[in-house]
Amino acid sequence: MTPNTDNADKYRVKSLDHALDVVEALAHGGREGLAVTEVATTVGMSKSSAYSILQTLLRRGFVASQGTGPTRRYRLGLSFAYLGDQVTSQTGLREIAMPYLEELTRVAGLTSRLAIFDEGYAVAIGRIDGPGTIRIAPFLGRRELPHATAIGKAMLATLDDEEVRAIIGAIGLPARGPNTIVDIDTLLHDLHRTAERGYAIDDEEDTAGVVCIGASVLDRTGTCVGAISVTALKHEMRADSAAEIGALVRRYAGTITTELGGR
Amino acid sequence: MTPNTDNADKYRVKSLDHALDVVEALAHGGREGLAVTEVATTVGMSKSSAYSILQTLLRRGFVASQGTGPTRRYRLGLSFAYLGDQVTSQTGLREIAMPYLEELTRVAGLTSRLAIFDEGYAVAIGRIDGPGTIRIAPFLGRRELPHATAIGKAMLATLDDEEVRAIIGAIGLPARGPNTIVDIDTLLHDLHRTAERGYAIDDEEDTAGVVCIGASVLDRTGTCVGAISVTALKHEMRADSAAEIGALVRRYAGTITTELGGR
DNA sequence: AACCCCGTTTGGTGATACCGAACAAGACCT
DNA sequence: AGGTCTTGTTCGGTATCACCAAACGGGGTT
Repeated sequence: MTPNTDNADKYRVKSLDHALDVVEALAHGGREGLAVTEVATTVGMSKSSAYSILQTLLRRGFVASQGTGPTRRYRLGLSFAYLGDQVTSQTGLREIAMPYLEELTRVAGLTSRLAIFDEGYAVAIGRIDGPGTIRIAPFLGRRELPHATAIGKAMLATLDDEEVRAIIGAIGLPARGPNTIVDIDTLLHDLHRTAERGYAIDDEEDTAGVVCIGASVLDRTGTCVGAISVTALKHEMRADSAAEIGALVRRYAGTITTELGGR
Repeated sequence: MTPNTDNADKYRVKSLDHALDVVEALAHGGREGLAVTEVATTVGMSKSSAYSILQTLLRRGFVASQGTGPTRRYRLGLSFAYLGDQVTSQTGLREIAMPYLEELTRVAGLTSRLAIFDEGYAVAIGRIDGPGTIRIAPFLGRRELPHATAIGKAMLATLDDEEVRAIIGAIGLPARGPNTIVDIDTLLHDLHRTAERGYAIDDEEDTAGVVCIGASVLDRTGTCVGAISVTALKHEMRADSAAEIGALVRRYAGTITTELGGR
């Protein structure tokens, strides 16, 4: 019996793949970390294998451990903080946009975010938390659905219909919140309105009770390189203030675009 | 001939170690990325090995590639942005401190940073860039010398002399800038003044032309959990304004400490 | 004091990570 | 345009090593 050598297994380094499983397990392990046995069971490998991987990562600073002996726990190390900072800086967009994002958060009084396009998905690479006590989805680097977020729709609105259809064809239109757009024609209509208006609105399309308003950022060639958005709780955002906030977000996106040499 | 099985090689997963070499090479590869051959030569392995590692990392989102064929280049992927955000959030300190750091940057008009202690070194986990056009050492997650930075000295000043001697014994007092303190007794004297004053001053001790002022943050048990600092160019900071800025930094550090239940 | 459960260590073996060499295809120069 | 060089990609063989199972030893709890 030839073991099913899937084509997907070509050029796959198995032990590295396992180590990445360990890393992702630790990422979800939270602040207090995971014990060796916990790591081994969650990723489905033997204790001793997990131990070797952890020791290797530990020596390189990719994981940190607290305690020793029977109470030892492992969590992700600060090397990831360094590498993550390198990645989000590498686009160059962040350095330019963040000061404006801070100003936007201060003026609007709302949490604002900066995202880029990554294979059809929206990925946040910067964020400024607002004064509100409630912190909403503060994740950087995680793929978010383009059709269900203001930041994603703002970017989609800069593309023509065919490109949008290609992206949605690959990703689909999965429902996320109460008002998620699940029909391609409705989405295209929404994107046309977004383009006219200059900003996108996510009205509980991703998360119940949360509304976002976003606008796209272009480079000197006129292509979209990212988008910014502000996030608010539904009851904080009345219908009339949506237009006000929208104009604000559109203006800051335009300023960043100008800095990049666009428009 | 038994190959020298160094004790350091115990519990070392060689292929994972090689993969980490690749990751670090890509981190220094900058925005434009590295080609397969470049990766192989910089880490000292064969082209095909590097290729397999890159493909494995690629499939998991840990590296991204642009182009294909003879012009293909690899750089770190957005998974690191996600994991780095997880790490810097995990301390819990950042969520509380960042809003105050933003306010400090706005009031002082200077870049400010938040750092924690990591095995004797100071490691920044948050940063707010000031309005100045010059961006100084914006790295997060990188180990910085405790005796040559305001943020490090602020944290050292909360320890007693014996603990400081232990840390410096392990790290040493390497010179970094024109005024780096290279003598343990001078350092201890500086730390005593820092403790009295409530803030630490780095006057071109790490980088020529750059001055920093920092203050420590304590938790409810009174132990130091981190520090904040502001950074300025030497010619921006006159002697009289140093005391003014120092009082400001000390006040914000105190506010964060209070939020944590300290003092 | 006996038990249990954890992290750590060890040894053996089957899988596999690594390398060298070959292939294909753009880029560059003449 | 043609030739050549370099690059990314593919392939096969072998010595290496990643993986597991089982044993060890020490805290904490009963």
